[in-house]
Amino acid sequence: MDGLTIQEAADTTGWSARMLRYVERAGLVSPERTPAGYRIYGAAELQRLRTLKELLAHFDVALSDVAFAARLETDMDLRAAVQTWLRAQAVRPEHVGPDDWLRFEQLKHQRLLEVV
Amino acid sequence: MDGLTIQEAADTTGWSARMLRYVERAGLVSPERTPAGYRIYGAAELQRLRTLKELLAHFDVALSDVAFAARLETDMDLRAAVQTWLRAQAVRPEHVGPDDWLRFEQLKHQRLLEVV
DNA sequence: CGAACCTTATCACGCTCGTGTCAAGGTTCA
DNA sequence: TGAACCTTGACACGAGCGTGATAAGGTTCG
Repeated sequence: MDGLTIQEAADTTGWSARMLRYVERAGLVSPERTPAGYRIYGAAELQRLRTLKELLAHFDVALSDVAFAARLETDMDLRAAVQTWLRAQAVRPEHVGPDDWLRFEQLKHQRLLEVV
Repeated sequence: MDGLTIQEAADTTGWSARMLRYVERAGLVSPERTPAGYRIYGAAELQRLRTLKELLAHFDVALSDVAFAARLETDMDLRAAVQTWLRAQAVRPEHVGPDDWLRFEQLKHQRLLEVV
């Protein structure tokens, strides 16, 4: 078989075996399994684990943040809603008319198409 | 003065006064202050609070998630890094060459330009 | 002035995150 | 066969989240 066991993967990536299971449960890196249920980490998974580690350390980000970003990536409705909310905030209040927010729904669906 | 005090804002938005201070500390809705330091919520803030409440409830999202999305919106470097990581995952492993991830840096800066 | 508000700071509480460790049991392989 | 791995599940624990309550003190306004 071509792949590392969880402990070997832990050793070469700097995560602990415990954390590899945790990362998997968070839905971020899910290795294949042998028929017996053993995790086998291939080159792709190992690389993802290393870059994930960099990402978290370099930007001081939480696993749940990355998981949420993944959700944003797939749930277009959520993505549009969040972005619309944020954009409305970014605008300076002075320039915002009292009914500008009424465009929420239009903006949302417009952005849903343009952003993908 | 044209604006509601924190308790009035709480009453009309469904948040508690306590939570309005908390939301502010999370950097999501920051009302102006009177010279004496009293928070004054204008129409814009009230609407943001209502839509934020909808957002959290409807999508079962945490305040910290929205805060992270805001960070993604402004920190382009973080945004590019996260998106690159996610994209690499989205690709089916079978089609991924062992050195595809080496394009990380190029992808990152390319996306940095294209995504804004 | 005094009631009714506002401010920040603090204690509390249950829940989740990130992490380790340990237990009970299955798998691999020399 | 037996040592060395793997699995899931659990207890633990400090830190932070979401939320309320309460205290000590300043502000507003009839």
